[in-house]
Amino acid sequence: MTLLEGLNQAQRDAVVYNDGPLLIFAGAGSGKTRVLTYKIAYLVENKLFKAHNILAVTFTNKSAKELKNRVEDFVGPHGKYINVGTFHSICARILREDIKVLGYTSNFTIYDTKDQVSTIKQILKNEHINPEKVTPKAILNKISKLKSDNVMPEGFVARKFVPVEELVEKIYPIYQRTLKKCNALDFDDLLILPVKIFKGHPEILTKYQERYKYILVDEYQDTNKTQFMLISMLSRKYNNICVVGDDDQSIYSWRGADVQNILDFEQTFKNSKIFKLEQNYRSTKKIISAASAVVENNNIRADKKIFSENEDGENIEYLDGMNEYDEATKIGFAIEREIRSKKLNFKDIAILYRTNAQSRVLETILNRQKIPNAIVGGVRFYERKEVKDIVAYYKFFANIKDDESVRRIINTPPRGIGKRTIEIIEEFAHKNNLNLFESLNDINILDLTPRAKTALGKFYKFIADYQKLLDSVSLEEWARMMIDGLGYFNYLKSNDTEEAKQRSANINELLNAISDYCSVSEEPTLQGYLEEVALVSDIDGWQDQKNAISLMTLHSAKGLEFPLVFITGLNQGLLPLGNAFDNENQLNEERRLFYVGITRAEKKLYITGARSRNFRGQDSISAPSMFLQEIPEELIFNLPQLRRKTVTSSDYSQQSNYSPQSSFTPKASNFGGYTKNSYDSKPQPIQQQNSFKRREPVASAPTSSSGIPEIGMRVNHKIFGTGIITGKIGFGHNPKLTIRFNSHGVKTIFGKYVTIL
DNA sequence: ATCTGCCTCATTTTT
DNA sequence: TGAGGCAGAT
Repeated sequence: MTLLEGLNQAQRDAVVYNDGPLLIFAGAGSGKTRVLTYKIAYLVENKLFKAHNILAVTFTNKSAKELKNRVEDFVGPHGKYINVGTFHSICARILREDIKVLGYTSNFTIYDTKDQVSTIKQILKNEHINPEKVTPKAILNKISKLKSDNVMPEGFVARKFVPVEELVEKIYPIYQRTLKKCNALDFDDLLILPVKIFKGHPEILTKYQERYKYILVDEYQDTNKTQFMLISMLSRKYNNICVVGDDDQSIYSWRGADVQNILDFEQTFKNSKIFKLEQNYRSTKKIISAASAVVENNNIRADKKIFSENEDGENIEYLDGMNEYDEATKIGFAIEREIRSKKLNFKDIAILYRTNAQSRVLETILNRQKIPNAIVGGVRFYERKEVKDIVAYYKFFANIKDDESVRRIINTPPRGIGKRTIEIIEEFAHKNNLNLFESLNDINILDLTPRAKTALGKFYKFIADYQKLLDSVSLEEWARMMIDGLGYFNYLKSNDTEEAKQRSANINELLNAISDYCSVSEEPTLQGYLEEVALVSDIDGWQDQKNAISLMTLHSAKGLEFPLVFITGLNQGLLPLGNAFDNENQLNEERRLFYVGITRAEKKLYITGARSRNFRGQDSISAPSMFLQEIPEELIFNLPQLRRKTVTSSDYSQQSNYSPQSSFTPKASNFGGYTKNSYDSKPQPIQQQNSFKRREPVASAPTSSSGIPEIGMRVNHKIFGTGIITGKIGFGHNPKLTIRFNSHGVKTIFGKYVTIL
């Protein structure tokens, strides 16, 4: 049968097996997407299932689209009837159809993280709670964690004397009620509410079980408990479920993903079968050996091993930067060398990093070296202030109960509705359990200034007018007319800066996006557009046709491949991040992240680090990443060496440990373990004045010698922090100063010891 | 009501 | 470093 040609034995077995639940362990680069595609095609071609009865859950919208296209290539146009999407988008679809049984309406709004934080803050205000130690963000994280474990407010009991939990116990129910009052759902609700519906309404569950008779789940290692419940409920009737994943690539436990889902698959789904795809077709032997050696340092793993029959390939190469600018510069040079010698295109190259913040330096240096580059993600388009403003209007028009959007738009652009006025409305609404916009009907009974009332009346009328207009013109036209009606462009132009121009351009780009949506969608609605906006991922917008180097986080890189890959920031505290080395689970996840990075590379891998990094405005010594030691010595050039034996906490963190040593043992397992202590202390601030020119010609870093201190100036002292000069004796650069420090009182200090701010 | 500047504080990854 | 919050000026 032609369909099975071009598959190896293991892949073929996995495609053909259809007698109950199956788990496919698909190692990195083992042809996973291929198997998924063939499997769906096989089911449809052999008339085992109708296309519209197949549900495939992918991790990103981008991979959903790809999968759909590939299936269509195989089985023809009716392939487009398979249901493909991310967990979140599929759940949104289910909820639009059936959420009314929970008392929401189908035009619900999806709240993003900022909306959530702002909701929490408002609740704290309303409840007169002023947490000292706990941030709204921390409360939110805990709530989100509970939701991904399918714990509803009534099911949570705080541990005594755990401040966050005690607060969450109080706030979680209110938060949930508040969202419902606003007819709003957060990301976790999208997953948890369908489960709630299925539990309470068997007839609805049956409907979906009949609709989705065969279920496939990609990236199964990154599912959380709620997602697990969802698919196990849906598949319970027909028991046709196929999950694909790789526990070694589980990198989302911080948002509730539970590797146990994949490790326990056999126990959970009775009579299931497991297949393993272990041959890697993507990378050279050396890259695969290095990746395996690294990940084998993790203790809890499913039993499997990937191998490559490709060429040996080149050694991995380490680039050693003095600081992050030097690191980036060396990457730039390496790129030029590689492109010259191997006839690569820019788009064959990716630079990966742990945190988005690292992209700035890389971008700066690459631009300076005239190497075309494109950052994936980062400050997202839809998170820019001006875009959020306009989208908030759109969201509000789609759902006037959306109080968060009202808070954002009510005085943007400024229309004379001030803080006090909003407070009064807020209190009134809270007392009477009304939505904010709803309470504007009662402005006359509120104790407001006439000016405020007029302003509110105008706002109300604006909304009513454009609400009406929405029914009579196309979405595309309306979107622009609404912005014009607001005078938003004029508001931006009121300060004629480069920034304002950029913001205007962003609004135009937003309008373009809406036009695109309208032309692609069969039945364009404001709601439909907003849903798309809410659920886009960073990688979805990635243009692989553009000939530029891709810069992205290790997380975003999952599922992609490039001939040449740079993994940057191989330093303790960055990769592994923070204090992850304190905690075995976290450390394992950081290691998997590194593993994911390594296995993106087809032909050649560079890993890079820096001896010093700027962290929050301070230059700090940066120790080499412990992961470097886990790559076998014979596979890597220019490995920075740690001094072995009796490394104490202090000499580890305060000195550079790159002194070459020949008696180096490559395996971390031989290392006697990286004890907590050897990596313990945070990087210490150091003085870095002469070594490497950090910034471009502009000016050398301002030090005390660059200006003469005067009374009234703000200064910084290494120990006492910031303060203001209140007295001065002497002249020139080094007078005797009296300084009032913010937190250390008044001191007398010589000028050379402080920096003018 | 609005704007400006100063102060404080900080985990990161994303749907 | 840079975002967000707040006090004080306009």
